[in-house]
Amino acid sequence: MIRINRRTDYAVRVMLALARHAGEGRLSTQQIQDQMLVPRAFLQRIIADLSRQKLIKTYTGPNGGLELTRSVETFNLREIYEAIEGPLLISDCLEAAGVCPLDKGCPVRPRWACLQALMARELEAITLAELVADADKIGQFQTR
Amino acid sequence: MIRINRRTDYAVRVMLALARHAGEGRLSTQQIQDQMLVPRAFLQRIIADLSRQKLIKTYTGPNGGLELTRSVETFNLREIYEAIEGPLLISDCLEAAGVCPLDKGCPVRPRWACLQALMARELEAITLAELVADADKIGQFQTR
DNA sequence: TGGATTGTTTACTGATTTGGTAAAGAATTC
DNA sequence: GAATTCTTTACCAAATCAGTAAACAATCCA
Repeated sequence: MIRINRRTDYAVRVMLALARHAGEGRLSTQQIQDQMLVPRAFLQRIIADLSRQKLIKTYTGPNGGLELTRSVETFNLREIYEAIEGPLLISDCLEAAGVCPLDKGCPVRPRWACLQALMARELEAITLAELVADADKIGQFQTR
Repeated sequence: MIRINRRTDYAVRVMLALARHAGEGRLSTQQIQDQMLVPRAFLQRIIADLSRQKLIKTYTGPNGGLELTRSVETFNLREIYEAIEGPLLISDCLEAAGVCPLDKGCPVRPRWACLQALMARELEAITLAELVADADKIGQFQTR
């Protein structure tokens, strides 16, 4: 099935919350949980993934919390997607030569490859900065 | 995960086999199985789906078999995808209003909607006729 | 009519993914 | 050393995926 899973969706919300708070210090998991309506234990693991992939920097202890590792404009949806779900790969046939029994002779494979490239480009084109701008327009996700 | 599943991939192969045989009578499940390297019992169910969605017409009995219901140019990848996996829906948030707790206020949802529309357009743009042309070029899937 | 041939339907299985919970552990601050 | 915050691991139920098996129904032909 071609479906973006909920973990990725939540990850985008986390990044968005941090982006809207950029320059104003750290945000804790607790604060994000309240803002973004994501179950705590689940959220913790998503945050750990984002941290492991170096999209965010985390600090333990009182006054700990999270912050983005780079400026808001430099993040895009593809990066967030891949931090959670791994490399974008819309068909097993594209993984490596020899996986598909039809392999090189398959007329369908180049089409999947093309579609995948298109999606990758499209996801890359959507930056976190744009999402912040949209969110500001809508007026949701207000932190104060 | 954003991944086209194997059933859809097989369905495309079935349609391709039928397309290449168009105008030359029916093709049996057995023949397609041999050509396309798909396990029999699995293939039968995929064919039943294609039949149920009226992409192919089937006939029982000796000299039975399958054929396309329309001309080759009128089929596209989206149609085949949806016959097997149901309507294209890349995020649960797009399914219906109210599914997402953030709902209307979500800045991410319009982006998913846009991405989904793009994919739909792209899948529609690839016709079975084009795949046949590609297959002819490559020289694979020869039936004689 | 009855057997051979071909598609249809349904039930089942094991492996993997998904969405989520829980808790022990480690780092940091005060 | 206690409180706070992130990290890691183990676990769970439900859904999906890939595939198997077999009973069943329709059709053709002798």
